Amino acid sequence: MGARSPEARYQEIERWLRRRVLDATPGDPLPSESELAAQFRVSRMTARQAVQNLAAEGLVQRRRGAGTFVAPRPIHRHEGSLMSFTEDMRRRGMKASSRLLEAGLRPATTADLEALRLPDGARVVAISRLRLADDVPLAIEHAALPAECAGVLADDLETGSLHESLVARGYVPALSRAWIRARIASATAARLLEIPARSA
Amino acid sequence: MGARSPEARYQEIERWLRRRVLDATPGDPLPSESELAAQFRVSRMTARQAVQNLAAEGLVQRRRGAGTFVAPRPIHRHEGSLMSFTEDMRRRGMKASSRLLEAGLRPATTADLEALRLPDGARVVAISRLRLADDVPLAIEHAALPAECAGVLADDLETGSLHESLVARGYVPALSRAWIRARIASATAARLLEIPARSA
DNA sequence: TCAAGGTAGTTGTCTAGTCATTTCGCAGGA
DNA sequence: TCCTGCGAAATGACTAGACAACTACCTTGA
Repeated sequence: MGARSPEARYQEIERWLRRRVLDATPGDPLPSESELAAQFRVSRMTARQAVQNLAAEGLVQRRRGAGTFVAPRPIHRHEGSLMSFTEDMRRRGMKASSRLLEAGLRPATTADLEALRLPDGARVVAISRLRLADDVPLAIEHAALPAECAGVLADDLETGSLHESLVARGYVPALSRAWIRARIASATAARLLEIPARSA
Repeated sequence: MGARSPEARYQEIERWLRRRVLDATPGDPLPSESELAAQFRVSRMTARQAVQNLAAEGLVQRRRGAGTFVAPRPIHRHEGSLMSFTEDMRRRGMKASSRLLEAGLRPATTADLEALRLPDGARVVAISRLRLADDVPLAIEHAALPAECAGVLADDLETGSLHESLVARGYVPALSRAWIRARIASATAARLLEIPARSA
């Protein structure tokens, strides 16, 4: 069977495991591939793919002959650390994605000029992306970068990372040189509200 | 067949592909899974594993229906598709930090209203932070959230994560998804998803 | 000339197994 | 008590298929 549904079976298992990992403590055993296969009514190879993906991420540890276990110190490193939307969602067992809304050049606003220390009349690369968690729009990101960074437009911002694009193109100084200033305006939208608590 | 030899078949194919990638230029096509399977006399699933491993490393790019190609930047390999600013900086041995510039309420712009699907006249929580790498300003982030999220202002955004603050306050619960879906479904004009189409 | 449609090729997902290798608990004996 | 060997269970590797979804290309028709 192909990918007839928006989510593949192994991805479903993956998400289920992710949630389990979150509620577990490092070292805890996870269901074996066979158990997962039986539980989700799939073949072992399909269940295996889910576990392997998590292992590749470092969330779980696989020990041949023994089993699969929650990886030691799953995370937790905030010292002034800002987790990315994607990372955050992923750890919550949700599928994070982003959709490119707009990308192009526009004149810089006065705020842009000041923040980026650009000369009057400069233009900026404007990029807008919609962030989704489990295909539900959760946030909108607007980014404005100096026109010198226009090269990032050629990259695949649908699925890739803006930071990565910048770094790959050498716009982030390896040494403290400030010739790169990116102004990234990020409008994070969180759909809150306390609707009736309904169990997931 | 099990791993009777020190090297598995898929690892052999992986090495062969690695060499090819090194001698190729970004964008070059690589043999298809079927070709690899025939060449190495293995099943397609085995050849596939080799290619997938390289794709996970970022060495090659896979495009459904098209083929597998040498990744744009063989030098710079990532494992995660989306790296956070902090993570990216840390890999470069730089210290990532952020400084709170501004936080308060302001009227939502029309863009905010549309993106977040807020009623006219709504206000948003605006948060501006400066991101630094080794104390060198690299980016400015402006976040706009619905006014209901105002509680996050009380948190220490200087050192903490915005996402974490939101989550801690229950603003990004899985529970809200149903509500969001309903809201989207009712908005028939929510066709902004098709608008963007921009190719590399 | 240009657009629509078909088609071959490629990746994505999945099945239902097999065999190899490793780990670990447990029974049984010294 | 110790420890040795056996076997169950788990992961690792692999097969030989299948269908689905997508892309690039080419043909056909207006």
